[in-house]
Amino acid sequence: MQWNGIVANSLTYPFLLKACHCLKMVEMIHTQMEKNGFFSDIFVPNALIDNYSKFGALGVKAALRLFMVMGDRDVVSWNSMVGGLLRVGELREARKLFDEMPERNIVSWNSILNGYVKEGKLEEAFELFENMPQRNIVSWSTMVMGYSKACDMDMARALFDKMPIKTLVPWTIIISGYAEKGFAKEAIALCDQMLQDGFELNDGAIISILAACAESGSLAVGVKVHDSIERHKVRCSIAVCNALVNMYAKCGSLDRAWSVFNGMSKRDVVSWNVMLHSFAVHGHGKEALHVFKRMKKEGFNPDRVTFVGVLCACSHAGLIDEGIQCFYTMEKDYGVVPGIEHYGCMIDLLGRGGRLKEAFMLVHSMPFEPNAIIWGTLLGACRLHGATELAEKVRDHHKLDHSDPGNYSVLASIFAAAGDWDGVSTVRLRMKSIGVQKPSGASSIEIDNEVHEFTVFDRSHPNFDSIYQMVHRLAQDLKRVVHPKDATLLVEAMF
DNA sequence: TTAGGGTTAG
Repeated sequence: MQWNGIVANSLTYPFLLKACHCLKMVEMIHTQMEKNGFFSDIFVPNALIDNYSKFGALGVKAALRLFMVMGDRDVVSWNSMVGGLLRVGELREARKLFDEMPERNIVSWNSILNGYVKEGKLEEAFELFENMPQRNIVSWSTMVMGYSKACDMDMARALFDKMPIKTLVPWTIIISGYAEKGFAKEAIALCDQMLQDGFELNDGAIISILAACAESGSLAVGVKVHDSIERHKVRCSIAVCNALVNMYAKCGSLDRAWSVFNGMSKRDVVSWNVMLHSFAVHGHGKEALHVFKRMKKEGFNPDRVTFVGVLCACSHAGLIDEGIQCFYTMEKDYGVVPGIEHYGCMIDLLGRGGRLKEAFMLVHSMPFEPNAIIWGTLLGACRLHGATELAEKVRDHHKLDHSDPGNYSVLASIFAAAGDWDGVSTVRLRMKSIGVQKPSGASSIEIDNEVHEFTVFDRSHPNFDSIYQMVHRLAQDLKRVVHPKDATLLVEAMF
């Protein structure tokens, strides 16, 4: 392999491999390496295993083939192979290989530990963690992460507090964990403590915490992080600004999102996509389309995500014809081939607009197998327009995801809205008989840095009585100001 | 070779 007269050697190959962006390139370099006999250095095949594994199941298969024929293997070869299997979710195969390893180092243990944690198998992970011959900061962080993702913040915190040494990463994990679950007070207190201990937020930490805030709507934590950035007069990277815009928009503060966006000296396509989508989901279709125009004017090429935003904007603003026009010209004008996500937007657009037959036809004519999201979108549109017959057609379709309880409850609500109580009980019985349970939907609101969550039949809130008195009063007021039929629907939706 | 990271259709 030669480039500008410079011949690659065993030292340059790992770098070349790292730069590969597809399986074919790795294969090409592999062939060259074999021709040139560079396999005498063990780090060459090790780098190959590692880089093959980046490319999905096929890549891992290729890595495994190479691993099997390798004469010499060191602990890194084994670790890379175990890591590759874990990357494609082959936990059992990875464990088998781990058990066969002639020697293991801390990386081997941490990799397999992470494998269990990623699969949510925390009991097995904890057992492994307790029996490890040695633990380091990565092992501890992995466990904190595992419990945090499993919403067991007490266990996550107990382990975090026990950690012999802490770095910025575990601090970020625990703060993000609290923020993601809406425990703003804990997240803020830990943020303060971390800064007091002399840790400074870096890009990674900021983005993680802001993403968690966006997830739960923890505006207070997001503002805290933003303040801390401004106090330290750190110049925000584009990624951090994008995360800020996203956080503010997801927390309902569109004006602050807009102000951060406008204050950015440099933007990338993600910045535009975030802003566009934020306007779209808040129902500001016209503003979203204006952002789209501006991004083109400033020389940015719209990508597939951009068009999800544009179509979503048209859908939420009732701009049906604009949406259709955009959908049918996006490939010709911008070279973006409509993917299933764009068809999803179109079905939503047509469905919300009451053009259910067209939506249905599109589902049948699109070049993709409809997935649960597509059917769900169609069902939602049927509910909106009380189209029971069409909804039944959707339900009978074999591709409807019967393991997704959400689809059943949408179907039940369609029947309920149409006054078909037999239909409702049939669906409910079916759910019971096949054992699907609908996870209860929750609403949350942040007051004084605390997120309060409410679910159906949940009476655990300390101010339950006064809250529901207020809800009843609102229901009465609604009945006075809107059409009785709409009021009944709204009040039903409230309970 | 191991732990955290921005946008994506209901």
